[in-house]
Amino acid sequence: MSDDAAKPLILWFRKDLRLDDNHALHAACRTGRPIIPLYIREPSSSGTGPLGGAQAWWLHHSLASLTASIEALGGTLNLVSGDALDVLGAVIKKTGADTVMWNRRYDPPGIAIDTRIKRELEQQGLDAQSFAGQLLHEPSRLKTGGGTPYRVYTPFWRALEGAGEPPHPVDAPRKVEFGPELAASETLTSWKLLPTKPDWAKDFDEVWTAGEEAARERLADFLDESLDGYKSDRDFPARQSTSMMSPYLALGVISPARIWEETRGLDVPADDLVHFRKELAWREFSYHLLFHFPKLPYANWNDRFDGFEWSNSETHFRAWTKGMTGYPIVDAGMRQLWKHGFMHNRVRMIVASFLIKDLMIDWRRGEAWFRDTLVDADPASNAASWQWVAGCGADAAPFFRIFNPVLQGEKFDRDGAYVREFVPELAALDTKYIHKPFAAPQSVLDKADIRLGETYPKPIVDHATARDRALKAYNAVKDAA
DNA sequence: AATAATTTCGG
DNA sequence: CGAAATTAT
Repeated sequence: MSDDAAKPLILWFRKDLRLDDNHALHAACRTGRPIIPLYIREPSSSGTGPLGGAQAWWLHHSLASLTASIEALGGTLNLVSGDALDVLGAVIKKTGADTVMWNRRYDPPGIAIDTRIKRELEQQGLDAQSFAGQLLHEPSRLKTGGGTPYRVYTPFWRALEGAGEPPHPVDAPRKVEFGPELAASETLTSWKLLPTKPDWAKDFDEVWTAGEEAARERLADFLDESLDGYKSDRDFPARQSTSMMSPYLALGVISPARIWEETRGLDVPADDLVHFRKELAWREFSYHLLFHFPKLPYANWNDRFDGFEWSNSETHFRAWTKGMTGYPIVDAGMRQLWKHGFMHNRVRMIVASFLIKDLMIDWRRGEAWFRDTLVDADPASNAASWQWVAGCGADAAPFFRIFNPVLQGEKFDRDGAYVREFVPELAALDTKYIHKPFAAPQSVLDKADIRLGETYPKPIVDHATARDRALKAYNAVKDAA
């Protein structure tokens, strides 16, 4: 027996901050060799992009939770910042490790980094092993009959259904043999991931608890209380009826295969179950698109939109970000985002439609704002969804599908509970006018102590006028080659 | 995962 | 004549 058997291996954590259903960890344990858990803080210049402010907060707490889980098993999560290849090289040199294991990531810059690392390590005679698990299926696996990537969601969903059940998750190991802590390990606080404006994220923890245990509890509560009726209830932002899994999925604190597994065999209407699974499939579709069209985060998927004349009104953009547009459902959504690092899905569509169609501001500015302020910021879902609303994406809503913020409010926030929660200056307004204070008689406004233009803004654009303007601008590009 | 305008339906 | 269905954007 050679002493190779005792050589440690590096388990490189990335967007898989979990012990459950972690195929790299599972494989590492099976080798019987000491494991060195490592998280590398890669510089944004490496191409992985700047870490959004809200997600930095979430990453801090998720890493703290993973550290605690690993410590409970007798190990340490080593934290090292720097270029990933340099860090891995240094750790290998220091520890004598000859193997690196990780779970694959699917954002194009991440893929490029990993491909290079794998090649370099193998050239040095080292072993680099990557595993699946961030998605239900590898993005290259599902193909149309013609062998091309899917461009339309429904056939993609059918293919996903027809691809057989996703792999069963593997449980977290009960025992792990760890290698020694690295001398180079840094402290989490030294990374300064928490926002420097302490008042910004102060309310995030009203809604978000980091870590695997919290994710599993939240999932269990959702499946127990909200899956029955999910298909219709999910559209009402004042109801607690969506799964809230996206922040956990974004950093891999829970795996999609685990979520899928937990939905098996439940006694709920098939419609509700399928609809929830279809939301997981939208995430898969987004990654499928990003994988096959790496420019998704910044280039119009449909390049006919390259000639679209966007507005560059900074005043309008700022009013949108602050939730001061004068349309209550839009403002409530933008303020929920600022307060909790999250926004209900229905409202995301409404505010995105408002930015793109009513303000005619480039979807990329909205995408960037969401990337910075969403705890669940995800390169695939965020980019694909903005392009979807803009009408320039794959299987997108046609551009002329323009949300009316008043009607959307009245339809999905009938009693105004959502608006009243996040736009407190309108809380006392008569329900009849809660989504259109600008149409309320003076006496009604007086009664609610609202002075339009002072305590709450007048609409920054007239929706009907803005709608016509957007349709005209669209007509100018729609017949272009 | 839409809305507004227009036409048809039912009384 | 208002509601529901259809159609254009």
